[in-house]
Amino acid sequence: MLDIQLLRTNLNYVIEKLSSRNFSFPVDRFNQLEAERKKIQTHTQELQAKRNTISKQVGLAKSKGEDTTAILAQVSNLGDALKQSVTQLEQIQTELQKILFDVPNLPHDSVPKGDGETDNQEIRRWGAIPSFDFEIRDHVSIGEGLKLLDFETATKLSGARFSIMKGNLARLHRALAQFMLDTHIQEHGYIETYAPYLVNHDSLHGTGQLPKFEEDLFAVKAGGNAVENEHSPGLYLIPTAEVSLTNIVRDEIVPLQSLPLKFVAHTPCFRSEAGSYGRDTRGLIRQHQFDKVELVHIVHPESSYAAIEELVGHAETILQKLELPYRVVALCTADMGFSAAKTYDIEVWLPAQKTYREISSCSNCESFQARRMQARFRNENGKTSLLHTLNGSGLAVGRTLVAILENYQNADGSVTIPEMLRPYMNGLDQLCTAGGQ
RNA sequence: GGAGAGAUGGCCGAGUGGUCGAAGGCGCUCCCCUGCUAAGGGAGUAUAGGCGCAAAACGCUUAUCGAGGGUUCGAAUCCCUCUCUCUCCGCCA
Repeated sequence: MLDIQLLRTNLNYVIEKLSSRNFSFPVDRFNQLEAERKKIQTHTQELQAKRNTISKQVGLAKSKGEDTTAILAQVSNLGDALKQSVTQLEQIQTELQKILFDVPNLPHDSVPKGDGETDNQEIRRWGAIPSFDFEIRDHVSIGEGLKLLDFETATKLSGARFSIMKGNLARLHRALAQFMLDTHIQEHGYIETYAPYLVNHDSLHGTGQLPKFEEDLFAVKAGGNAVENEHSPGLYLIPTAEVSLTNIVRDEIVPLQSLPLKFVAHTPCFRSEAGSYGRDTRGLIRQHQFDKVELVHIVHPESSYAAIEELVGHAETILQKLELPYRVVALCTADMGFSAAKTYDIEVWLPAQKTYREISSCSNCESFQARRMQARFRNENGKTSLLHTLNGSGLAVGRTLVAILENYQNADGSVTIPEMLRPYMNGLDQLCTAGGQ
């Protein structure tokens, strides 16, 4: 959420910034509502002030044992007028909030301007693209060939966009997550975190998934009944652990000395993938359920741009240790996610697609999420002030597995296991059919 | 699932219809005293808005005592609904 003060005092700046991400701010509607709000809020507060003074007089008179009918006569019709005014004000403020909640974050000045994916700016490349003297197979062909990857059965259980991994492939998948977690905990100073996979409406609102992107989520029922009813808000499966980890500081005032907070968690993620019909239908790239190791930083506003560089570095470390070629891309203004002020994507080389594919996305949300969450810290002067939040994948486990299968494939259909993962695989150095079980 | 008790400011805790945004304490900030240490004295210290001012300082004002609704001229206090926490019992990985 943007600062309402910024909209009031510097609307043109906001409009221009937003247009760079192809978002057109409803200026006229906003101005109209603001004008009404101003008028009605003032009116309401005048009525409230009047009521308060008179009520005090009543109390005073009664304590002296005086007659109060004369005073009470003054407020006889005030109640209705006030109620009406309050209702009106609430309607306007609800509408203003609706507008405000749907407005994405403003891009940072360092973000490349552009209209779409093609305008993203490559920052650096790492690793040599492997060459193969045999016909390259994609991860589906490799995994199914090894009889370790099974989409058909998963479809029977759950439908499209699910998968079953077995044997050493399932183990490799687990090894990857462990390896990532260990690296971030031991080498990068993160707090290992186990957090809920089901979260409430407020949490999703805090990080910006709601109200705008509900169709991307899975909501759950309890005992055959929808959890959500008029009194109890519903639960949703997390689309990313960013939601659980970032909301740890929702409605909190974090002591200055405990900043920065750095959380890491390995969780499943659930996405409905509405609107992506026909995209990446084959394989593990785009699933309704996938595992991710997520990194979250909660920082002092002054250090958030240093933090995003650090965060990207942490994610890159994983790829370097696994010796997977990748590139880092700065997303352009139009390609960034809703809550981000600046985003770097890390894209890993996939030989079968002959292209780099997103494997991590690291964003600085500045105070955008913190303002929604009321996540604050007590600053040097003892005043509360909004935190900055960042999140990034470190990394998407399923896609990392895809990258390993494809980049480490051998002519005989086997797959070499990267050195760093062998300790997690009981020393195993290859996935092959014979040893697959 | 059954029975009961709770939810108040950064923290603890008082407050059952009227100068209560809230006693007292802790913590914190500033000042004074004390030649260290310990202790003592004084003042200040919630948050989010609105309006005014070119702006800051500031002034006026509104809302907020778990959440939402209701009663009332007036609600932390009374009524209803919900959420959460704690204790006991049952069930359970």
